[in-house]
Amino acid sequence: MDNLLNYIRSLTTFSDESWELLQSALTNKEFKKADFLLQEGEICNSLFYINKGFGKSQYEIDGTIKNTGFFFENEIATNINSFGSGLPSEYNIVACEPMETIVFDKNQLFHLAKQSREIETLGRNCIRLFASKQEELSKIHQLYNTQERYEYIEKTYPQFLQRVSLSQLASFLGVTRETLSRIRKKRIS
Amino acid sequence: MDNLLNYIRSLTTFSDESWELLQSALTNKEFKKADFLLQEGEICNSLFYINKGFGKSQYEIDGTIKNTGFFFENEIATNINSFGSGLPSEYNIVACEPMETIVFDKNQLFHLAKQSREIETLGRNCIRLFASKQEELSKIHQLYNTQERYEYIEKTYPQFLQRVSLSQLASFLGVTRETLSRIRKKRIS
DNA sequence: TTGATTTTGTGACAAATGTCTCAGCTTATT
DNA sequence: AATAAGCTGAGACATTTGTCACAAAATCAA
Repeated sequence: MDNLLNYIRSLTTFSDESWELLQSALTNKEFKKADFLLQEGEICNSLFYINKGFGKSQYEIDGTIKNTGFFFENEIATNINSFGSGLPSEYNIVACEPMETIVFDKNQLFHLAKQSREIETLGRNCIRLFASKQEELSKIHQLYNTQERYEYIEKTYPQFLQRVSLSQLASFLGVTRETLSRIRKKRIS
Repeated sequence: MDNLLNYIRSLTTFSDESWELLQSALTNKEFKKADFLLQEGEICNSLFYINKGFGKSQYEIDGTIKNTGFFFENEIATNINSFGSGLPSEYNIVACEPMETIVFDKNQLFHLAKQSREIETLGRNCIRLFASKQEELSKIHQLYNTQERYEYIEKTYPQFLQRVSLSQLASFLGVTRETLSRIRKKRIS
């Protein structure tokens, strides 16, 4: 749990009392590789703080899977749209490795937010982090070509290259695996 | 101001008292075409509710301008990253037409949020809307090719095609204006 | 209106990417 | 170890997109 408390305190001031209070909204949950944290069609009622392992969000369109995001240790995975609006999720969140997570229950969290301003502020900051991340993602697509996108990821999120397979990364970058393979080849020589 | 109140109440429950309280954070501001609502390097301390006209966000890289978003009537324009983090903006927000806006002052807003839970909730919902919009933007780049992106915009945001020029739209879609021109030609025949 | 500026459409060609295919290499499972 | 399954690298070819050039159309300012 210490990781989570550090994470929270990197976002906002958070008293020991708030931390105590927050416990009632938290449960530990483990996932095996390829397990679903969230399935398409479900309503997202959780935030998943990741203690170990990593996962990805993926759309399934006409049988083919497209990865739209990866979530690593010390980050929160969720479908912010579904979580906020109560509408069904359009995509899956899947464990790429065995994962250990701490689950925030939405109803409990909203209940606590009414009692504790620090918890409400925490929620707002989590959402803002998500908004920033999404903005960054759309930015790299609008501003950069494929090679520049790859270099941006290489520089900004080196763990992507270490932990994510070529095929998965290609899907994330919005190109075929062959194209990504060519880019790598070009950069070696 | 009625437009704004309706907008707010479409997001969250908002009492007349909260509305009264909110007034102290609001000012009217007009922009001429090509005026900056926010300039690169500035810290964003405002939310701009748009009563009339529309604007765009644009990065300037090596002298060329790339549009990353458009903001129309009854929406809020801001740099959510800079607004939330206090870091300088990496891009401009520019008026594409003469604009009439209602400006939320950040400091006043934060001050009021401490007094009124409804105002704090409003802020959280605004951020969530932004996160959703950004998620949608990155989604259409990762899932769709150029023609599909164009068709998605055509279907989902028809006012884009009516009000935004081809060159601006091409930049937004992440292709050259020639490519967008070809797609339009293909679709007519 | 006139003239200047910007925007758009188009063609030719080059470059990038997608599609299809196959072979070699890991990894997982038994 | 043996097998199966998935992942990667590579080539050939088709398609898409970018780049450059120029003309037509639309917009703007005097």
